Amino acid sequence: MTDPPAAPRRRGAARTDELLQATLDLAAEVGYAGLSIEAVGRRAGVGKHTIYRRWPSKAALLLDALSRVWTSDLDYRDTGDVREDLREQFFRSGVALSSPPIGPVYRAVIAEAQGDSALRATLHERFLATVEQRTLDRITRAQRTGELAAEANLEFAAEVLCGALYYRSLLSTRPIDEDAVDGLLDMFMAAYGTTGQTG
Amino acid sequence: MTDPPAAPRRRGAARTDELLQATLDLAAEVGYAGLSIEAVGRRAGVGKHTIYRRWPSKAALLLDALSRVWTSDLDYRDTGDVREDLREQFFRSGVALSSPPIGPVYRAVIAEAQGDSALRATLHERFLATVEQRTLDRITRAQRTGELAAEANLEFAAEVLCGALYYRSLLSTRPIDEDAVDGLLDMFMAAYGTTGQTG
DNA sequence: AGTTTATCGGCACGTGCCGTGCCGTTGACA
DNA sequence: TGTCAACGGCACGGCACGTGCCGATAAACT
Repeated sequence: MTDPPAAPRRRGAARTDELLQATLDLAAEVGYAGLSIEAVGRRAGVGKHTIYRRWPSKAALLLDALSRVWTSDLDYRDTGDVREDLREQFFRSGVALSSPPIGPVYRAVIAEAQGDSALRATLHERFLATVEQRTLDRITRAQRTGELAAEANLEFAAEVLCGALYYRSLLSTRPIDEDAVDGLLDMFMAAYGTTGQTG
Repeated sequence: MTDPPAAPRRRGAARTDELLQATLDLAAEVGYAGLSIEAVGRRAGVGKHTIYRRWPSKAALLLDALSRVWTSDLDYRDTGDVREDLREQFFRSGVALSSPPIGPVYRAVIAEAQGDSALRATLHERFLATVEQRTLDRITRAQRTGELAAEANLEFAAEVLCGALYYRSLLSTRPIDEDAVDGLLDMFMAAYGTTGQTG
């Protein structure tokens, strides 16, 4: 009557990986509600210590889990048409932000961050500022190629673009659809675009 | 040895008012963390039932508390200079959103809303959409007076303006300072303003 | 090979909050 | 004065957080 060996009990980095994956799986299944450390532990068949040994808090775990799936979607294309590249990227971000597992995990981080200004700073550094920077990079290239006005201050433009996206997907209840993206890009191009304007 | 009568035990609407005020006071003192129904009850010297009899959930209480202090700051001025009116209003909103008691209560609602889509819808209806609408009203007037381009679709502009504001004050860690407001208004006026442009 | 040692899963604890039930009291209103 | 709903206080079960302790186990060292 030997018990089935089941999965061998892993340790170290392998376990860390499994835990991040379990967090994402759990988020996809049950959403933000029920996304607790205890639930992650139960799902991964793991004691809470195994989690707390790796991350000092629930927020830290969530941030790492988010990194795991978020970074791959960050890059803008560069087809030479800045409006089209932004458009494509905004849709991708919008879908990502409103689908599991990214949506629930992002929401969980935001909820957690409301009561913890240090976490809010980390969220901003690791995610929001990064996205803004990539946006700024892309539109700065467009400025150099003459697609956007040379004198424009694009730093705030990048923030406004990202802000509109996150506002709609995380605070509002409206989807990031064609109308929203086109409306946003209309405003952006009307402000800074060179095509069809004097000059 | 008669006990001091202290405050007479009030009932009904008077108590409701006291409870909302206690919620705001507590938020101002301890911030979002510690803003629990039990804490509100303790502070107001009230049993939890007295709260739950009035509001079905913590979120409902927070929304009502927020209404109590938020609505007064909603109105835009109309001096005839749309940029200046927006500027003044954005500063006021920025200060309100980052000061007690509005800041902590708003954060609490947002945190709560991340796990409750019905609450998110209510938050949007009662607050975000209202602010967007007043913004839209103001810039629509500006469109009629010729300050803004007649063909502009201002609905998305209103959302983008508000989105930038809320993004910065609630998700980002940066303050709503002169640079931010001016950068935002530069973009807005460059897109839709008529002054200094052809036509 | 055997021995050590850190990591592991499991369990229990104390704290805090949620939302509900009960109970004796109190204030408003008839 | 009497009635009755609203009240404050208390306790409960449930859940999650973060920590402490246990014996088991896998990896590293000898």
